[in-house]
Amino acid sequence: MDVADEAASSPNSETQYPPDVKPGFDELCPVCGDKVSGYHYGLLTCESCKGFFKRTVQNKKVYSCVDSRSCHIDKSQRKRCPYCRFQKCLNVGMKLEAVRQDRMRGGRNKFGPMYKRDRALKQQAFRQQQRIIAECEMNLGGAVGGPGSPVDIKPDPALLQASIGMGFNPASMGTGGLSNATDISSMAAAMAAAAASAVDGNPVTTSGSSYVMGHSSTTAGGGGRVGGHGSASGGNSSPLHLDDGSGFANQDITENGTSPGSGSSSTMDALRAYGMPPPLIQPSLPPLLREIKANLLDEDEMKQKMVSFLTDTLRQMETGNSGEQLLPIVCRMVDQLLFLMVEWARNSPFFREMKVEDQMKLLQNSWSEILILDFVYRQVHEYWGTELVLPNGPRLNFDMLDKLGLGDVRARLFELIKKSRELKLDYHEYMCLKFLILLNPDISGLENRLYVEQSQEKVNAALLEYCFSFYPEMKDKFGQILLRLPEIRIISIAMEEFLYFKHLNNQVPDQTLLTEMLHSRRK
DNA sequence: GTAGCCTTGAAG
DNA sequence: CTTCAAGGCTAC
Repeated sequence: MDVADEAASSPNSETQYPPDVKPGFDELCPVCGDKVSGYHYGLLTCESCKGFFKRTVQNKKVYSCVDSRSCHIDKSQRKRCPYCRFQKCLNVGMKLEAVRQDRMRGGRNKFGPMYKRDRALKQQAFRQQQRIIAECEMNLGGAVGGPGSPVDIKPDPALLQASIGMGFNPASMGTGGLSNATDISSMAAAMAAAAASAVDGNPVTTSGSSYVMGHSSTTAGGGGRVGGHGSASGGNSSPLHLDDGSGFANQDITENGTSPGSGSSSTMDALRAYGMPPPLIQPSLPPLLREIKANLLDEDEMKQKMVSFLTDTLRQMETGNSGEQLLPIVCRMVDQLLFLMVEWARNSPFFREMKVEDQMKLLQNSWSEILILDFVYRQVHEYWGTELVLPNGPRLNFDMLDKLGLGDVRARLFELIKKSRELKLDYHEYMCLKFLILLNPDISGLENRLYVEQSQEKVNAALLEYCFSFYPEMKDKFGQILLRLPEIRIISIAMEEFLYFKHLNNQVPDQTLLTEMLHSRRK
């Protein structure tokens, strides 16, 4: 009896931690968002998904989906579609091998050490968080700092700080920023538009410097409805908006008093990468960094804008639910992402110092890899949830790769995402990877190859320093991160080939930045 | 079929 | 010994 009692309560028993801080157990189930009860079949999940996964594998269940195999899975709807639920279980990394064929009870399996490592990392992040809070409190003389409190506790390499702001720029998607794909003329126009907005001395103006020569369509606002996530940060594009671009609100974590989206330092991002809630105290950033970061588009906003854009596009295309329209929609979305990428690059350190010819070469060489990396990073952190749900339109999610006939790429992508998730790829590392991909000195015909090379080396050094100082316990993290690059390359090449083939068959909307990019490499 | 609680047993 | 992730049981 007493043994049973203890066993039953042990998953939440506190032996080393104060109440409610056992690392990991305040996380949400990656499948349905319910409360996590422990490590099950490879990762932290809730009790019900554990049971569901076990039943499915043990009984060799074969489900089918009555919809389009992309049902949204959350706590209230997880029972509706076992097919999609099981797919999600696999997608987030639950391991079939962990279900025992002999049904033997008790004991430990080969994943034990993995769980232990994961727990150790979470503990480390937790301690780091405590240190930060203590430090903040000291610097503030005990007062709790609100946004903009003058505390600088960042040990980041200087270069890394400069590159923190290099996410997406709201100007590019602010009111009127989302142009119709059909209006797009060329990459040069995009570059020129981005350059013009930078020359203003106000590269992040919210007045909507359009990429489009001539005119821009003016409404990007309404219409977008995101399934499941009602967070609706509602177009907060004020220049004074100092919220960080975390997308943390996506996770709907509001328990234990943690304010979603609070905090804005790189350390905060590192903590978040571990699933740790950010500290309540918000350290302020150096002025330059704050200026850049204040104008970033966060992932939640990005998602909403993208949904708005796609909704408008769908309306214009007058399509219904038909799956045949998937490719053009995806292409238009990719096109928009490319414009954002140009804008991002154009305002970035190193890149913005280069001549336009070199800039174009670098982008033409790296666009597809950067798209893949962006996608992987979003999937790792589920910034867009697991899918974009469009009213009356197809659901855009991981499974769409299957529908498009990209099964092999899907498998590779899934592996890459899994690996990146295991690596706990965080925001700064992701940013560094973007630059390492962009600043490729090996492209032929670069006018200032040396500068590109030196820039890339600086990013490389910053990444190395970051990994060492932030993840001392993961000795090979730097190397492991770099090892993802060849795989990104392979996937991007396959994707480009696929799109080019579709383009030759007139299945890709013409006269777009995407088609220009597709052609550029073959010139 | 689901999901919360219970029992088991190797690893540490 | 304790831990905790497996499988089992059972009310719903």
